[in-house]
Amino acid sequence: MRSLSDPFLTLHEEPSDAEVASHRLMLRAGFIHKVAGGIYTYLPSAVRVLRKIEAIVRKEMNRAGGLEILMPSLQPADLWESTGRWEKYGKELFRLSDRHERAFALGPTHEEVVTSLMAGLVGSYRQLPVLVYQIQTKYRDEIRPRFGLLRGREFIMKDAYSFSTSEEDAKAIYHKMQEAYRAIFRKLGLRARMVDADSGLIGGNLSHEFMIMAPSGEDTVVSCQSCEWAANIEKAEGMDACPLCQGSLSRETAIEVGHVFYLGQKYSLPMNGLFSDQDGQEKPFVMGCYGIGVSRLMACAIEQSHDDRGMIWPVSMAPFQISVLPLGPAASESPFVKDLVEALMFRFPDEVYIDDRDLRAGVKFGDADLKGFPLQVICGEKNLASGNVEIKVRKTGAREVLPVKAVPERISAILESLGA
RNA sequence: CGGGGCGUGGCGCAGCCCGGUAGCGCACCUGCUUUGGGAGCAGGGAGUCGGAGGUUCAAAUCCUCUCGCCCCGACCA
Repeated sequence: MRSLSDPFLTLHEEPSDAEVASHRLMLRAGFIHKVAGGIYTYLPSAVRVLRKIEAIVRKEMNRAGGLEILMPSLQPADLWESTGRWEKYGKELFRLSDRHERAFALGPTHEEVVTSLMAGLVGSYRQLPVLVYQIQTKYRDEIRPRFGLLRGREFIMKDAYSFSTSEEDAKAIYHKMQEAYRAIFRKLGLRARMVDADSGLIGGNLSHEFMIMAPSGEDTVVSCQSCEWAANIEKAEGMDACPLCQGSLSRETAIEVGHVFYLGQKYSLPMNGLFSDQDGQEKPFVMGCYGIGVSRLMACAIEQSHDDRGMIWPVSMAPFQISVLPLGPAASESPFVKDLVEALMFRFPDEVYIDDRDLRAGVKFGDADLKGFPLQVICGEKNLASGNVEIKVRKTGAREVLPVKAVPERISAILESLGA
């Protein structure tokens, strides 16, 4: 991608209403644009990050046996009435009506829709278990949207739902999802922690949250100093020692990015989600549901990885892995640079960003650091005169000068060492 | 929903108390000079002062209503 066709400018001044790093940096770097409170347009760089996160999530869901579907955001009220949540969900549910005054909700989650789907499609134990998932925009009329993408009223979520014939089978899937989540966060290059959690409005009696430790987090994790046990503060309320080993407890703020629930028959029972078992008996599905906040994850990555110059993307979700900075008018026209760019685009397809704007070096450096792509290939006129360019690693600040021809191979090695 | 604050060119703000022809920085456009860490000079374009009503010879400024946004408390990926 050439920056000449990139109309999304970076800002030199701090946005006045951004409280946390991810929000501030995304505004400054031209990742998002606010449309209304808690509602944003994702600009090209942000979309690229989202697509990368989604690709990793998809891969792990598919590996775990998940089948991707896509359910509607617009959901009829009677589905919600069938589980009592039309009343219980409260003001957080966006409600609207069609031209015939029929009531609808904008989906904040999809237990009702998916249970009704499976109730209609599945009749026999032979069809089970099933795991379906989707990646989709969700709507919640948050009491107080804030912190940019960390708490929006419209956000992107991966939600998965499992249907099993027994509690044992359902819990096996639940544990498989826990493992899939660990793999997802590891591949994204994020440090996440799994903690015991409350089930809240979704229901069920077994639930774990995946937390990204961050000072800007709105959640608090209580963890044992001596063993691995940790829980959401709501779950740990009243405890003064670790329930496993009696060790002492400490608290840290965190951001919730994933949540797995064992639902049991909470939805299948009221919604008649039944299958026939081996004996010909009709039984309700035993369910689980599993969410990951995709757009929130993008913000978390920044919360967890930035410095005073800007974002520092993990290779796995960087909008581009490589930015090329030709400095000065002669560099942009240099045959060395043209050949280099061609070679890089061949070797790293769709991962090369070229800042060929007619701007001073300092501006390009500043923007490159702000946007935080992992590697910068700096093409200055003096180095070019001797057939060299410089590679800078955003994360460490390490720089090296090397011959143009050696660049692709070297970049490959550095990306590898950065965990690509 | 309660408490606090703010709406003035794209962004950040001043002006409001004490009414009198809308200003600054950044960004943008043109030209010349510059060119490895956010350049200099000169010129230029751009604002229904959130909206409606009122007071007044005159309203960004005073009054009333309204909408939006942000921050602090009760929910969640």
